[in-house]
Amino acid sequence: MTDDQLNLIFKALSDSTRRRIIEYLSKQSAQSLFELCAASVASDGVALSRQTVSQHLAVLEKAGLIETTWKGRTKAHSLSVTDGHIEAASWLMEFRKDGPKT
Amino acid sequence: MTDDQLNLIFKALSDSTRRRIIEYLSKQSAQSLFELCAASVASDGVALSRQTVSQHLAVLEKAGLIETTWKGRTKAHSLSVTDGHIEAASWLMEFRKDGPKT
DNA sequence: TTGACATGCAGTAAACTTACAGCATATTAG
DNA sequence: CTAATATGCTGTAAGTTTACTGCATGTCAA
Repeated sequence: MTDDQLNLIFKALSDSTRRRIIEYLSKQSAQSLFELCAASVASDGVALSRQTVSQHLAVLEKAGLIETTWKGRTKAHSLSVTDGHIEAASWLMEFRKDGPKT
Repeated sequence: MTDDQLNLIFKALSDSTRRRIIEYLSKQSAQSLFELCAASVASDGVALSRQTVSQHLAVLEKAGLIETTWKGRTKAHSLSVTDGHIEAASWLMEFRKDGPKT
């Protein structure tokens, strides 16, 4: 796990909007950009432009947290939380007050 | 755990310099600003100004990851990774590919 | 009390982030 | 083919971040 990967993963997780997008995708996989905009309004009452959601998706994709596949003219976004991500997110464990896994 | 706390914690962890500071403090507790500047040069050969390190420490403190105590004219910085932080860092676990804790 | 030391505060410049609008491109329905 | 739809690309504006310099404040030693 490189420093850059850790940077990307933690940065991706450091925004509430992006964490909400992860939650939407965990509830229903393979959602399009429009569906995610709709999910934001429906679940949290927050209206976001397509461009805004698109940028957040790009950040999540750069961190490898989502995968995309094209179905005709729609791009389906799905969660892809791997063991590598879990390992990265566990980085802090080692510095726990009374040592790791106490 | 509020959204703001998660933001602060993940943001604090999303910078390699700050993660290095955490590592320095894990190797030796209660270090001053100058000692941390020296540790950066000694351990990684990276020279950082005091002000730069001070700002990073402020971000870490805002996330509750370090505690400080004054000893005369020096401010001692120590790691303070609580169960709350571990819980926050574990936020992603729930979205693991095959469900949590598989 | 004075000088050296440790830190804090203000200000700056470049880069990045986050939100948006507008236009372009590509695909599907009719 | 044409219109509607879904996304991508470019640009913009405000705010934040990251690095720094310089000056001010507070504390300890001589």
